[in-house]
Amino acid sequence: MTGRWTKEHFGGAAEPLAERLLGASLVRVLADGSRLAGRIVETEAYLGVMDRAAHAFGGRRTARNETMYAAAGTSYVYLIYGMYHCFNVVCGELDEPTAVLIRALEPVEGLVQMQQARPRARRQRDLCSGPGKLCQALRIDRSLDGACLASGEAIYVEGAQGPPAASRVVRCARIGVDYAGSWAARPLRYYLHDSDHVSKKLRPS
DNA sequence: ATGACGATTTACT
DNA sequence: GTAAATCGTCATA
Repeated sequence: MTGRWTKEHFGGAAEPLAERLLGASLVRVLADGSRLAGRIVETEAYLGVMDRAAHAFGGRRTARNETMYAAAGTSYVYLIYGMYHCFNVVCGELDEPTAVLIRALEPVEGLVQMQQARPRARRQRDLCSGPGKLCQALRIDRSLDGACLASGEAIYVEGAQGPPAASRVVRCARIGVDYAGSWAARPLRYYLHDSDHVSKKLRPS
């Protein structure tokens, strides 16, 4: 399936969306018309006001996280650690601040430009294997916060629309949310087991 | 007005 | 494994 995702595809809860996004392509079209794209291989669900790891925990609504309260299919981009950006897909109902963080891509189109945007990357697998990395590679920054993925031209999702086979999906705890108490352990991270482009593999125990 | 803090990445021991 | 880089945002005053 190669069609572009529309508004309906982004609706619903964060967890099924996080799983459904695996295998689909994130497409970024630059001002000069060039197309950068990657297959989504890793995501995380953020469940809103109840989720201690989420920016909207407890109903917090600020200038930074305002777009989390927007309609499903809106892009939520924020700056983290003063130097990287993270890209999320807003889902759920209007005023319900749930979202899916895109954590890793397998580069598919525009690899040369991705490499130029990430000169430190030594290999292909270093290009988009993390939320900050993929934003650098696809030139995603706060100017794309609030963009509509369903109808905008700058960034959108296309391709696979059903979830991958369950046997190919690993579900585990999210990364970098140790401050979130019991929510840190909840299995809200998803990745494709056979991908070489995820940010971190689950360590075998 | 000020201080503490990240949904991270990189380089280095 | 540990540490540094770097700054907009937000809670406190």
